Amino acid sequence: MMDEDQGAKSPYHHGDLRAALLTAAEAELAERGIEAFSLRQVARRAGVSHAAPAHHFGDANGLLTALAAEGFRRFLETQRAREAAAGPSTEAQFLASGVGYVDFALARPALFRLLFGSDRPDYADPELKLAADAAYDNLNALVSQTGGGPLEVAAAWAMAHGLADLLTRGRLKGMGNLSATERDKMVTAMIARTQRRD
Amino acid sequence: MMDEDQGAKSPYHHGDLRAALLTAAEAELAERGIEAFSLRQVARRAGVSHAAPAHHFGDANGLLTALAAEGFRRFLETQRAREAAAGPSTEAQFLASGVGYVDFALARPALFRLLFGSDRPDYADPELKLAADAAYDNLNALVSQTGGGPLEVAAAWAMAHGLADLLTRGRLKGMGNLSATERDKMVTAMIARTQRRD
DNA sequence: CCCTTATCTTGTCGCTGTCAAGATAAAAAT
DNA sequence: ATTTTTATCTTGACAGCGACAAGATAAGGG
Repeated sequence: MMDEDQGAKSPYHHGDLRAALLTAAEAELAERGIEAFSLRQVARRAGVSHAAPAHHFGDANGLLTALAAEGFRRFLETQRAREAAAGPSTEAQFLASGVGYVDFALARPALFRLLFGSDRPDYADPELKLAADAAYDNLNALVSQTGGGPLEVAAAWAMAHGLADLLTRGRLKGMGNLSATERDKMVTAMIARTQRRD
Repeated sequence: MMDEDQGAKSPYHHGDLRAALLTAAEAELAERGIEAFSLRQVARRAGVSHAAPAHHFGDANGLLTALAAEGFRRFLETQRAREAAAGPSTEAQFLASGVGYVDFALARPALFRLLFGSDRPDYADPELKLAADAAYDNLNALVSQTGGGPLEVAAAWAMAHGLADLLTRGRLKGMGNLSATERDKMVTAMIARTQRRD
C-alpha cells in the first residue's frame, strides 16, 4: 500500500517514478473515469510536480498509452487463467476465454474503456500494439482450434465485446442483478451460439 | 448550408440559436471527436459568444444531452426505415433493424459514440430517456414477435452493438474492406445466429 | 410609453496540458 | 578524487477550457 508516498520524505529523485505514475494513473482512472482524467491530478497523487510525468511519458496520451499496454497484458492474463481452469477441452477453453473477457471488463471498467473505448492511447505504439495483438492472436488461435474461421472469430469477439460494453454501462438491465456464476453461464451460452452449428 | 453564419450580420438576438448550436455541436463532434469536444469551439462555430450556450443548455453536458436525444431519434428512424424496406416478414424486419444499428454507427461514428460510449450525456434526462427507451422498445418488440425472450433480446443487442463498436474503431480488420452490401449480409448472418435455433 | 423578461456579451476565476528554463542528483569520465 | 556529462525533477509561464456573475440589448405585455 506504499503506492502514494504522501507526506513521506520527498527526495528530488523519486527512484521509480514511472511505475508510481502508472499506478496513480490507474487509480485516477478508476475513481474519476477517463473523461475526467487529468495529468496534473496524477502527478499530485504521486507526490511530484505537474511537469514530472512529461519526462517519462512525453504527454498525457503517452501515459495512457503505456497504461493501455499494461492493461492489455493483464487482460490477456485474465483470459489465460480462465482457460487454464476450464480443463483440457479446447472448446471449453474458448468459452472460458470469452467469460474472462466480460469479467475483466466488469472488474475494471475504467481500464476496459481505456483499452477499447478511447482514442487517447496511441495504438501505433510498438509496445501497445504488441500487447493488443497478443490478445487478438489468443482468440484467433482458440477459434481456429475449434474449427472456426475468420467469421467465427469476428462473431465471438463481437458478442463478448458487446456484452462487456453494455454490461459495464448498466444498459442490459435484465442482466444487472444476476450473480457472477449465473452471468458466466449466460455469457457462455451466448458466445456458444455465435459458433457454427453442427 | 446556412448553418454557420460566419461574417453575416450578427444581430444581438440570433433567432434560433438553440438549433444552430445543436448543428454546430454535431459538426464539431464529427470533426474533432467527443474527446476533444469544446463548448467554446461550438459557440465560435455558431458565431456567438462563449457563454451563449449556457442559457439554452445549462452546461456542456446539457448540450450533449440534448444532442444525444436527437441522435437517438435519428438512430431509431434509421432502423425503422430499414425495417420498412425489408418486407412483411417480422424476422426479416428484425434482422434489417440490426443492420440499421450497424450502418448508423458506421455512417455517424461520432454520434454513435455519444449515444453509447460516453458518460457525458445525462441519461436521467426525461427527453433523452424517452428517446433511448423508444429505441430499446423497438428492439424488444421485434424480438418478441419472432418468438424470442429476454435472452434473445440481449444476445441480438450485444451482437449488433459489438459489431458496431468494433467496426467503427477499425478493429475487425478482416471486415474492413468489405462492400456495404457484403457487410450487411454478414451482419445479418451473425445476428441470425444469436437467436434460438429451431 | 414603460416595465418586465428573455437573450446574448463581456469579464473573471480556477483548472488544464504543454513548453522552456533552471535546480538537483546520479553516473560517467578523467 | 575531481570534473563533466547526463538523467531526473521543479518552477514558471502561456493559451485554452468550463463555469459563474454582471451588464448590455432587444423583444413582448401592461
